[in-house]
Amino acid sequence: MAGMSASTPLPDARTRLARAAVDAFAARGFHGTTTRDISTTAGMSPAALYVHHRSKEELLFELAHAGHLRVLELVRSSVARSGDPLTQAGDLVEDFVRDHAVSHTGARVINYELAALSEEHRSEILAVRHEIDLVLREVVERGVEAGVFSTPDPHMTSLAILSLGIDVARWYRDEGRWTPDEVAAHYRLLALRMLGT
Amino acid sequence: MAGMSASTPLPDARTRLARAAVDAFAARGFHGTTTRDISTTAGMSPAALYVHHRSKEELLFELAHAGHLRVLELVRSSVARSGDPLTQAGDLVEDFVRDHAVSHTGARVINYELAALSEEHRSEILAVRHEIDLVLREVVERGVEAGVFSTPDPHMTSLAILSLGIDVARWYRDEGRWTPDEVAAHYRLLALRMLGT
DNA sequence: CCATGGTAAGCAAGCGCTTAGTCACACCGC
DNA sequence: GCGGTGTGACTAAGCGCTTGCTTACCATGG
Repeated sequence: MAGMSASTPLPDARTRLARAAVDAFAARGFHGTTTRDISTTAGMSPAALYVHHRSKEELLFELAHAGHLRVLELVRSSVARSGDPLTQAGDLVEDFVRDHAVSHTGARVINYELAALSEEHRSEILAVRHEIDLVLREVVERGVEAGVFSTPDPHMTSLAILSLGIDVARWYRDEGRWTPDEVAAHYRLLALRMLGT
Repeated sequence: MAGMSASTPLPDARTRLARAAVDAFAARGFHGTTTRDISTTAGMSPAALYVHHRSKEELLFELAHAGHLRVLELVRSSVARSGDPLTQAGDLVEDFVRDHAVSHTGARVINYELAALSEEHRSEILAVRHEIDLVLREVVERGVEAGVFSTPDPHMTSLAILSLGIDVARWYRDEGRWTPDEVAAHYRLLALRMLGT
């Protein structure tokens, strides 16, 4: 039970910086956020950011990289729960969409702020993103071969399905009309219809 | 024929500023773009921007407002070409998606840079956007009533269809795998499937 | 002769990041 | 147990530069 206490303890400095950075980047964008914004929201002096990160850009990269790896693990675990493509695709969409609704703040950062990264950092992120794409695409292609899905272009259809999920991060609001579970369930239906089931 | 010449004439200053601003805002975001970026790309001194626009923020607003009104007219003309909901929805999606692929640079600005606007300007844009939403939603609802569409939540489904089209602006690239017409045609099919046809 | 559209120069504020130093604390030989 | 010492987290101060925008001025066509 080390590190635990009754009420929520103050998170350590790195975590506070990361949380402040995600919120600020999501609300005002990378270039609209100052290092002073981040550090003072985290309860520290401006220089403290540089104790933990080499630069503002590298802080964004670390957030985006960790976020993408988390999503990759999420979708891999979604398809690992079943053997048939219909359940796999449905579960993947449901998990992916729910996550983008619940974590819409973080998802905005990792999807809409990539242009601020250096060439090398951006391509490292895009490599992870390509892996995510492949997970769904292989499920769709196996479903088409098995005759449970029917689509004239499996590649574009799987891209569109993930695209649909990503855009949830743009429009979803916590105080909005639907819960994450409601959006996820409806999007599962929409995706399976797109796949011709 | 006033103002025309054989080869492309140098556009007037306002147009050059607008074009430079769209390209810069799309590539680096509002806060990542400097007024010097815009004005020197347009072939003018930094101060020239303020001859034509009151501020950088107002320049963004004018671009976003004009862009949204253009899309509103586009979707209204799409549904005006037919009487039956199936053709109306299909035409709307096809036109909307083609436009977001062709004009992906402008579409990125008007969809992803709204957070940089003032409260008043942003809400003025959101009002136009609401009108765009309503055009599709009414087509979908009429289709459901007529029995040609079947969806448990017409509201969320029409939102998802527009969302799908907007996200095209994020991932579409000119040198990519598909032409705007190919994406538009495939997305028409996907949208109609989402509507249960 | 003046409205229109442009420029050169620059101001005040804010930017990312660095430097030099403080402080709490783990670890050490004794 | 104890002073000495090294180490990592953090801050106060500020540097050099860039930012959005203004001011004062100039050219030119109607």
